[in-house]
Amino acid sequence: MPVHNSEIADRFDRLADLLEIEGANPFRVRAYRNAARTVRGYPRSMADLLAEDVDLTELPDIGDDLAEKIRVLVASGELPLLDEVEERTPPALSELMKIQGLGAKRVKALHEALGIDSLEELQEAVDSGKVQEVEGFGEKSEEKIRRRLKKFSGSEHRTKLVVAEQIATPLVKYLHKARGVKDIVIAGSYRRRKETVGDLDILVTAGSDNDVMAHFTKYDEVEEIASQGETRSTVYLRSGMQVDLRVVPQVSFGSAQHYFTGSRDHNIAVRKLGQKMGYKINEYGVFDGDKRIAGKTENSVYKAVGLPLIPPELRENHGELEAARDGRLPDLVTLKDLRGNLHTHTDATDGHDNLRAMAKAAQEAGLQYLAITDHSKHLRVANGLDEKRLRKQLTAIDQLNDQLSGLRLLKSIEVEIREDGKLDLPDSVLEELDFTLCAVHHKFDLSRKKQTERILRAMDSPHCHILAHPSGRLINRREAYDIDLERILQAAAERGCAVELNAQPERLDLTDEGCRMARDLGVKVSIAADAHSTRGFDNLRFGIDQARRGWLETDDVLNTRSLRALLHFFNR
DNA sequence: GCCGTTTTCGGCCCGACTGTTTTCAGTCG
Repeated sequence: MPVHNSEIADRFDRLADLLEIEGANPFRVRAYRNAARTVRGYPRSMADLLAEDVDLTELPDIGDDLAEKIRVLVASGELPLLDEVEERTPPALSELMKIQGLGAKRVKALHEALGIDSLEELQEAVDSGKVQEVEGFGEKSEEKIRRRLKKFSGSEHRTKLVVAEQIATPLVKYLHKARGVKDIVIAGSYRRRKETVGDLDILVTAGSDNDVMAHFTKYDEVEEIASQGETRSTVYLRSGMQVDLRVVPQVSFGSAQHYFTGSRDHNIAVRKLGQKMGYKINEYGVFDGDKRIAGKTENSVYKAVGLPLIPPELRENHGELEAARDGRLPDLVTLKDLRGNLHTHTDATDGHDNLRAMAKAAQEAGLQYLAITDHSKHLRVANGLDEKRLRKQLTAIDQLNDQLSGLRLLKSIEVEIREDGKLDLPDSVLEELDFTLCAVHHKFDLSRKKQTERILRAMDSPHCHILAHPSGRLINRREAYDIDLERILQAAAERGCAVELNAQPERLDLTDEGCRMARDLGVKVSIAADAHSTRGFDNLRFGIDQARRGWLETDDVLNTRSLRALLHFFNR
């Protein structure tokens, strides 16, 4: 079993927690946390890097010591220092630190005063009112811990972007009604258009005579006010979403946007650039000594450090600063660049609307071509098409195409990739299509080797033009099946096969990193709505968000092509 | 424990808010 990056990162985080509780050098503790962040966010697995003899000390925040610890971890699954520390300090104390309001010092205090070593023991201590008797705690602390314990699930929950939008939109509308409000922007990972967000960071500019904070905390959906100050408040909504609201003067709007949009790593890198030039950069502006030299707009912040504006989607410190410096920032694809959609279902299988309705909706969405890709016969739950029913649909498409102007329907199918890698319909019928979309919908639990080979075999077919939702994951619901994506993308590049970025907000499959890998390998990406109803074309904007996070430009995206160029691509 | 146009030692972000204090430690982002 290969050790995943997330496991390495989790162990470093646990080690950091326990060392912090033990009162270790805070910078040493931070070093483990920084390393955990680097490893967790790294696009390639440490195991793969080691197999290729990559020097891990070239990664940020990884030095000789941690490189060696990673090497041992990957080779043996062991982190001896963690075992050693866990001998002295109860491992579950690191769990307690996940409860908001409890840090290392207070966990240690509870451990020493009451012998609390686990969540259960903490619960008992709260129930019997012992916590408030510990020095440094009081009634309010105990009550807060009680509330947090009730909601504590153990693991961090991240909300899908589409759901975050549904929560944020009415809140922003409500905030606009506060007195003195000028600008409102939702910053954080929401603005970077990450597929999931941990909380909402809302930034407001307002005049000095404003009632934004009071207005905010009176919002109907607020369940609990965690903190409330003049410039910053935090609440929990009924939905469970944490919302941080910050108010800054208009003169700081740009620097505050930059600061609160992040990512953290990106900000640190920008601040370092500023430092080298003798500036201090914080949420209030860019300062040369006491003098503010920039900060009203984000553009001015970047300009102060000699860079062009970097789009929020790229701000992960994954090379965007170097690209900006060298004038290599990608010209990111936008929604209006899309000319068609290459993944659509109708009521012939598991879609809700008929062919004609889907065509009309595509026209209304401004598309010039629309591929009909119902399921194939193997997918019985979706009433998949056999040859006979598919041929009937092809006839219907021909007839409708004769009546349509401004939109061309393309004949296709989302054909099942069987366990042995063969396609679920014979070549004789696939030949009649404009192109074929291939997908895995069953046997998700094959080994990495078998799953990868299964897909590679499917791609050997001359009829495999696009690989749909390459990993099969459903965000927060189903893990990706285990594949060697790099190998698959390399094979796609060799065969002139495209891959899909499925734009359903619960799939977003490829990931941002997958998009970037595809781009680097020269594989074209189809940003596809996978529309199951006339409303499904709205998915495309989430696909665009993800594609932009993956550095994709217009030319990297298959369905930005004219119909003619697209058909040429399929006739490779 | 990491890092370096301040390079092998000495820094390492810091401002906002809470709660328990009586001037501030702890936590968070």
